[in-house]
Amino acid sequence: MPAERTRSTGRDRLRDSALAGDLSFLLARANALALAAANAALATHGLKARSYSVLALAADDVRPTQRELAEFLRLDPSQVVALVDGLEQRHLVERHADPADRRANVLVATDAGRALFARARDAVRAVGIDSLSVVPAQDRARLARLLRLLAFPD
Amino acid sequence: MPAERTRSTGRDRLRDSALAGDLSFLLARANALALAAANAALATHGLKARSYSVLALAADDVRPTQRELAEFLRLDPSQVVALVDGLEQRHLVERHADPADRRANVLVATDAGRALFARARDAVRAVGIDSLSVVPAQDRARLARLLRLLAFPD
DNA sequence: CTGAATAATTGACATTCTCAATGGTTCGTG
DNA sequence: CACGAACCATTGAGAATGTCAATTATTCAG
Repeated sequence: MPAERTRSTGRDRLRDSALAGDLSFLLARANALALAAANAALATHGLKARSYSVLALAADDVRPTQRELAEFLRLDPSQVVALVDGLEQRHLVERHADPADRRANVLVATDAGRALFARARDAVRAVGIDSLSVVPAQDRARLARLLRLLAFPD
Repeated sequence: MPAERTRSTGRDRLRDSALAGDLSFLLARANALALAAANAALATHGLKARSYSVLALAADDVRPTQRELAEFLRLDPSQVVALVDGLEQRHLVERHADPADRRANVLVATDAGRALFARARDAVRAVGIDSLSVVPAQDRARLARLLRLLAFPD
């Protein structure tokens, strides 16, 4: 085996490329890794990152309308319909008529939904802490703050 | 119109939710915005973020194999086949037999590929600078460094 | 030399994305 | 109040992506 040679493995060549310095690329790759880890942790609870996010907002008493969910999660409204359908059929959330606007549905978690969310959240936290271990503790708050600027530019 | 009332619009309620503080969520949303902006900028060049990334690595003389591309871009190898097929049919890249391993294809950009990449890169840079304008200039290098830790944890 | 592992490819299938159209509701304006 | 424009949720269709198993050619370890 080559022991101490040119130090230019294919992996290093890729990581030293111009693309690897691109913020959008780093964002995409970091997201892909985080998403895979989250989905793996959520699988045992019958959830994915998407359904987990919806359940989280419902369980947090945010009372979002489907339209708000679509904008917040960057989904097409029709995808939110399917997502809520799935959660509602499992009796984890309910569509409540919005008293202020009868066109809109407000999403509310059931007791079962809150219970499942609590368990799922613990699982997600475990892998989240694990992934975050690579970034120094003192930088984590700053990273979150900077990411928030990109996630909510307005 | 409500002028100065409860200050609790649906948007604010969502942004103040626990989910909005989650790093994975911020990553997902920031990535969704960056991806949409990049795709919009690339559309006029007949590229998307995926094909742009492949072209970028080929044009940068990284000479990646398809297997390396799959790992780097977090794609299934079969998706890389389709991606490279598309670029090769447009004569932007070529599959070269890897002299060191005849199972592998090394990806090389054609002159046309390099020319198109140069134009596409200018377009994505323009929107990249625009998106980055929300994060203070002195924080940008730090953000990239922290994101790199998440994107390449090993 | 032989068998296990790997790179690329194909094909099948599931999931997700993107759009256009629809019914019911709200809102601004006359 | 009546009108039409805008908006919310929903459905459905078709494209794009993701996932996985099987195949061929090649490399590698023993």
